[in-house]
Amino acid sequence: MLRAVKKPLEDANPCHSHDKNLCENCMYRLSNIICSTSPEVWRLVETTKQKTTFKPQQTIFYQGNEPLGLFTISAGLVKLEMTSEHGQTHTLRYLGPGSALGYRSLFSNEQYQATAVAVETSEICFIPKNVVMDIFKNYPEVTIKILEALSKDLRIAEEKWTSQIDKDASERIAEALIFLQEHFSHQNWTRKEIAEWAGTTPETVIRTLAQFEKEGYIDQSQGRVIKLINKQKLIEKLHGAY
Amino acid sequence: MLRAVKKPLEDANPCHSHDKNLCENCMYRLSNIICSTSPEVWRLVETTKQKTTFKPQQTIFYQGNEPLGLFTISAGLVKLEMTSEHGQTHTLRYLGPGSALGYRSLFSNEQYQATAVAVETSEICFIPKNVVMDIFKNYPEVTIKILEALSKDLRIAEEKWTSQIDKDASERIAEALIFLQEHFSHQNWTRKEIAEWAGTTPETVIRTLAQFEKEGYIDQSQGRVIKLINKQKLIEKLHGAY
DNA sequence: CGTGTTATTGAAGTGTATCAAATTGCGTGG
DNA sequence: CCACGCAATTTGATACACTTCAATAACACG
Repeated sequence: MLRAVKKPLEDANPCHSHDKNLCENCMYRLSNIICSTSPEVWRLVETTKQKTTFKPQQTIFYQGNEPLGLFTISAGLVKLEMTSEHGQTHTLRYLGPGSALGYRSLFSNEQYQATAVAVETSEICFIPKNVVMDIFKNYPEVTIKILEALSKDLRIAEEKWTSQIDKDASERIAEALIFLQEHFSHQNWTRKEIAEWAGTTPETVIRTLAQFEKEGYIDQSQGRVIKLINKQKLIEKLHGAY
Repeated sequence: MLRAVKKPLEDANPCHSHDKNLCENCMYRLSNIICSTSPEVWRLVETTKQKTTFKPQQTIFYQGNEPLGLFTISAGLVKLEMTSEHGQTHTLRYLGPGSALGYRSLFSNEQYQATAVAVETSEICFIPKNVVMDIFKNYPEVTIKILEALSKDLRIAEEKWTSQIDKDASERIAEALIFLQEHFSHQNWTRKEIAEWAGTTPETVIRTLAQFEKEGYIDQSQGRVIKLINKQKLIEKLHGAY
C-alpha cells in the first residue's frame, strides 16, 4: 500500500550485469527448486518472472484466491496460514529462501487453501502459470524435483497431524521450539506464533514455557526472547516421554 | 461347468484372451492414475507388473520398509495407517480401485511412513521402480497426473489436520460417518475403525453414535450396522455448529 | 510519554481420555 | 443347529489437561 511509489527505471535494461534482480545473480538460484536444474530453465524464468518486495505482515496471496502462477522466495521468511471454519488460525508451514510457494494449488487446479504472509521483509519472484507448465513439459527433471518436494510436504503434514493427536500440549510446544529454532533461529517468535504452530493457545504456551524455564530447558529472562539453553535435554525429554 | 469347456480354446492365444490379469481387460485401467494416460504406458506396465491378491487384514507393506516400486489397486479396499511413537494407530487414508499406493515414499526417497493393509480382499498390481521412473521420463503427462494426486493428498492432509484441532469429537465423528459412507458405503465400519479415522477413542465414538441415534441422524438397531438415515440433516448440523 | 500490543496470572468450566466391568453379537466347530 | 468363545460394544465412574474468560502487567513504538 505505502509502497505504491515504484522504484525508478534504473533496472529497465536487462543487460546491466550486476543487477541483483537477474536470476544469474540470484543468491538462491542453486537452492531453488526450479532454477537449480539447468541454465536453460532459469533463463526461461528470467524473461517472464516478476520480482516483488513484501514488507512484514504483507499478504502475498489469500486463501480462496485463484492461482495464476508460482512464487519462489529469494530472501526473507514467509508463513502459510489457514483460517478454519471456527475462525482459528493455524500455521501450516514456514518457508525460507529457495522455497517455492503456491505450487500445491497450482497443480491440483484448486484455489489457495492457505494465506501466504511475509513474516519479515521478503523478496519474491512470480512465474506465470503458462511458463511453469511449459517448463514441466520440456524439462521432466523439474517436475520430478517438485514431486519430491510435494512428497516431503505430505509426509510432514501427515506426521504433524498424527502427532497433534497423541502428543500433549507441552510436547507439541517443545517440538515447536526445537523446529523453529533449528530452521529459523534468527527470528524472535511470539507466544501467539508458537501457539498457532503447535495447535494450542498463547496462555498454554506461556504456562508451559514457565515450566520449561523452571526445569532448565530455556531462559526467558531477557525481555521476551526465548533462549534454548538445553536443547539436547529437551529432545531427550520428548523421546523419553513416550 | 460350461465355461470351463470354452476357456481353453480362448486362452491358447494370448492375443485373444480374456484373462482379467491383463491390463487390456482391467476394469480400472481408465480410472487408474498411471494406466489411463496412453496405451503405450499401460502396455509398458503390462510386461513388468505383478498382480497379487491380498486377503483381509493382510499387509501390503510396512511402515519403515524401503519402497521398491509402485502399487495400484484394481479391486478391493486398502487402508494406510500409521502407528505413532505413543503406540496409537491412526488411519491416514482409505484407497479403492484405481488408486495408486506407495508413491509418496517412492518419490521422496524415504521409507514408507505408513503401513498398507487390505481391508477387504484386494487385487493389487506392483510396478518396479525403474519402470515407473522410465515412464516418468518419457511421459510427462503421467508425472503431472501424479503431481495432481499428491497436491490433493496434501490439501486433504492439511485440512484434516486443522480440523482435528478445532472441531470437537462429535463433529469429527459426524464427518467420518459422512465421508466413509460416501466413499465406501458397502463397508461395515467398526467403532474402532471410525475412532482411528476421526482421531478419538471407540468409547467416545459409541457415546456419540448413541447421541446421533437419539437425534434421529442414524440407526443402529440392526446388529452392529450403522445406517445413515438423515445424512442431509447431519451435514447441516456440522455447518450450523461452527 | 501515552497507547496499543503482547505477555502473564488466576479461576472456573468442560470435553474427552482412561480404566474397569458387563453385555452383546458373531463366527466357528462340535 | 446350538453352544461356545472371543472380539466388539456398551455403560459407568473418575480424573485431568486444556480452553476460555477476565483482569493486570510489561513492553515496544511512534
